[in-house]
Amino acid sequence: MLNYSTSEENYIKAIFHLQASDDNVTTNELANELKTKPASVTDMMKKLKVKKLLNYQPYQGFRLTSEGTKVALNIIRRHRLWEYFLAEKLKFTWDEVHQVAEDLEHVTNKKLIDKLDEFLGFPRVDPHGDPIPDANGKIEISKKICLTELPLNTTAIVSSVSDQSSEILELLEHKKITIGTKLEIKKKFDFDNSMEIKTRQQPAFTISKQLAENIFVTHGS
Amino acid sequence: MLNYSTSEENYIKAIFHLQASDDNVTTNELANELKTKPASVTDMMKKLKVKKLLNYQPYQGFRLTSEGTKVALNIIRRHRLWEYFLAEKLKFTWDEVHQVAEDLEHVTNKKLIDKLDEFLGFPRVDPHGDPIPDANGKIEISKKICLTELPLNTTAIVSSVSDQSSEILELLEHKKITIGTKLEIKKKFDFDNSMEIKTRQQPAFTISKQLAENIFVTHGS
DNA sequence: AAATTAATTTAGATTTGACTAAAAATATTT
DNA sequence: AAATATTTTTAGTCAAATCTAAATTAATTT
Repeated sequence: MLNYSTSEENYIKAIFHLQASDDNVTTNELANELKTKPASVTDMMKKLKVKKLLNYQPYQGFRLTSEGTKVALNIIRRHRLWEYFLAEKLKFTWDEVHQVAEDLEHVTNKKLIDKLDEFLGFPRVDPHGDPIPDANGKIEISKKICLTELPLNTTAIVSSVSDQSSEILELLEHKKITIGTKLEIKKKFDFDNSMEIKTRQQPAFTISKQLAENIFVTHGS
Repeated sequence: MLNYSTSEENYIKAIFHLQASDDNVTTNELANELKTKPASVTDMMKKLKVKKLLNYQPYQGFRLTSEGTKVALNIIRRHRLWEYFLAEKLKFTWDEVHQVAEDLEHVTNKKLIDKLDEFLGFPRVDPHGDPIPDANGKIEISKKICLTELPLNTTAIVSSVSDQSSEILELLEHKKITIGTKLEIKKKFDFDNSMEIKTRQQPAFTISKQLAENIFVTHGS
């Protein structure tokens, strides 16, 4: 994997995100996303095409090649690992981590990132609940994550409950947790593995390890 | 504190280090240090003078102003905190940390660095034994550090022994540790706070908490 | 399908940081 | 102190990444 400039990386990352919801990314769209001008985008698209990261014909929009996608996933891996580090270790709140990670992600040192990954315990989602690509660029697409695996200060949406007994449903109803409820992990207590969570509906409250183990979530919107 | 480009920061840092051993830093010296050309140095010196970071008269060499020194200490703080993080948390060896920290140091976010400092427990020396400036730019100039405060994979030079009893001297002689001995912390055992150290003279060996508490070091050359 | 509007690209300029080659200032010899 | 050598600065280029304004292509109206 070659090295790319910070500017190139920002373009690649933006295209990756845009092409997820859009079959062909356009010049204006990308200029708007990066708060730059369409002429600057065209210049960079020519450069990335020469480097074979981009399928691009003038006036036809663009998509990343498979090589471009690999590069993008690597940038996203760095970004999300730093976000996890900032939230879990440095106690940043989930709304602060993105901005700081925007800078840290451009330090391209494979050993650094792989050792960071190991230090963090190979986390699978970042503090926004988005999945973190592994060292090979593999990403779990919107996989269900157990609440116990969710890092601190992370938001997520409840997608399923493994135990369907009336006992657990009674408890969930009382806590006002249903499928689709957006929640955030506020605290984790090592003593009994209970955790404090916050939903939109009510003030923060504690749930037990047993309950957390049965709640599965996907990343928030 | 304003923000400076990566290039400006590298010049500032290099001047800071050179002017420690040299009353006036010269163009050639700096070009050599940064592996660049004298003409490039002159260009940058003009820029840094305009920004009031540098005392510079053509042909007369240069020194940082007090503002320039403040900026330099801030860069060094970032560099050494990252070095400590890399060695202590990510288990890089002390000879690997410098190169990686060269990139990380240019992420200029005060909150990030202050929270990192806190996370690391406000370390006072980096893995090379060099002192880390605090959030106000204060630096302990080559202060004596107790061996127990020295981070993992750090080299340092024994500068004093607090207990002067014949018992401790017997032990030190047996371990071949004297004032001036260069040593490196290889492992720390939480169980009894013993540690494994390495000197040039012999293979790694273990010393007790009691002994470590009585050995003081300064940073290695 | 011609005219109008919108999107994209091209052409040319700007800034930052680096370079080479030549000129100027300072140091060192003899 | 004059001549020579060294260091430093100036002048002019260059590449990356941005911009504005003009030209071109594509899309939409009537």
